[in-house]
Amino acid sequence: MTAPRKILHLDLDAFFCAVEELRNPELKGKPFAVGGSPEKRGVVASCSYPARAYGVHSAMPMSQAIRLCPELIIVSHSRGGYSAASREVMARVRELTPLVQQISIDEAFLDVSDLPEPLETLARRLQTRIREELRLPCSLGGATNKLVAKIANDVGKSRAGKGDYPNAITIVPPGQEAAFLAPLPVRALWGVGPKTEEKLQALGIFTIGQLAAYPERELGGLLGQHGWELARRARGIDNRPVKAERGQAKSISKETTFARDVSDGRALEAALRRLAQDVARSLRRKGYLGRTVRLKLRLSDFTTLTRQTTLAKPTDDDRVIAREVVALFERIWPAGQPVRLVGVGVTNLQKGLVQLSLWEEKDARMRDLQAAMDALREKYGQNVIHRGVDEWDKV
DNA sequence: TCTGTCTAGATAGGACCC
DNA sequence: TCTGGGGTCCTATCTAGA
Repeated sequence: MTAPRKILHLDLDAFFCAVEELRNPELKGKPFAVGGSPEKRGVVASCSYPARAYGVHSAMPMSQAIRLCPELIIVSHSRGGYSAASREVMARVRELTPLVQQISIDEAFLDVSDLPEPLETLARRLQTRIREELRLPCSLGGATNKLVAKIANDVGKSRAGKGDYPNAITIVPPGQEAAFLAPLPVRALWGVGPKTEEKLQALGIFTIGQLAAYPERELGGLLGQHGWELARRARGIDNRPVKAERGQAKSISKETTFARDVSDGRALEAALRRLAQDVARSLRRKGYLGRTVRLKLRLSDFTTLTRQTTLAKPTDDDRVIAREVVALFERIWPAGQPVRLVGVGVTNLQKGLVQLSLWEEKDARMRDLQAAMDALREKYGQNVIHRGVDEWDKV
C-alpha cells in the first residue's frame, strides 16, 4: 500500500490589497478596495479585511460596495506590480519543492510528499518565510489531495477572526477527508456554482455529506459526467496530480465593457479593431498563431452572443483578426441595438514558428531603419526625424 | 442517383474559476 | 440596483463527408 500524498494549497490573503499596503502603508487598517471605478461599471477585484466587515466582497460592483461602505477608498488595479510580487512568492515556494502548480497569480498547489516533515511544519515554515522576507500574508491548507487541501484552506480562512489578514493554517489528516467535508455547504465544493447549487438544493441536497450519501447513478442522470465527478469529490476523492509544467494556452482574448452602452456602429467597429490589435499583440508576444476568431457581444439586457469563424491559415495579424471579427459583428448585430460589452478572442492555438520569423524579419528591418535614421540624424540633425517616422509606419 | 446512418469537427452557449 | 476580465471545460446542436 502506498503512503498517502502530502499536498499543500497556498493562497495569498487579499493579495492585491496586501501589495497596495506595501506601496502605501497609510492604507493599513482602513476599508479599501482594489478594482475598477464605479463610473466605468468596475467591480471589486480584492478588498481589505476592514472593508469586508461592511459586507464588501470581491466581484461585487464597485457602486454597490460604496453604498455598503461610504468611506471605502478605491485603489485602481491598473497600476500593476502584482506579477512581480507573485514571482517573488513562487520563487520561495519552489525552493521548498519543485512540484508546484501555480493556478493563478496568488494561488498554488505544492506536492511535498517526498519531504519528511509533517504538513503543518512545512506550512508554518513557508508562511513565516513569505511574511518575513516579502511582508505578505498567506494562508495554507494541507491534505492528501488538491481538492481537500483547497477547501481546508478556504474553511481556515473563513474561520479566522474578522478585520485582519487570516494567516491561517488548516490541515486535514489522512482518512478524515469525507468527515471534514460532510458538514460544509455543497457550494464549497470545487465545480459547484450558483446553477449547480440550485439543482442540488431542488433535490434536498444542501451539504457535501448529503451529496456523498445521494445515489451516484441518479446524480449522473441529472448532471451527466459532472454528476459522477461531484459524487466522487463529495467523498473527498481526488487523484489529480500536482502538475508542475504549465500547459499550452488554449485561447487568448480581450474584452471591454463600455462606461455607457454604445449603439453607434462605427464606434463599436473601432472598439473591435482595437481589441483585435491587442489580441494580435498578445499572440505575437507569447509566440502563438490562432486559427479560430471569436466575437463576443453583450447587449444592454445582458444577453451574450458569440460567433466564431475558422480561418484556412492560422494568424497573428491584427488586420486579419480585425477583418474577420468585424464581418462576424456585421452578421449578428441588430443595427442600433445598444451594446454593453465587446470582446475578441482567438482559439485553436499553435506555436507560431512561421509567422514568428516574419516578425523577426520585420524587427530586423526596423533595426536597420533605426541605424539608418541615427546616421542621418548625425549628418543632418533632428529635422530628419519626421521623415523617419513615415518610413517606420510603412514597415 | 437518392436516402439514411454514423461520425468528427465546428459552432454557440453556459457554468465555473480566480 | 447591478452584474469586470481572462481564462478553461463541457454540452447540445448543426453540418459535411464517408
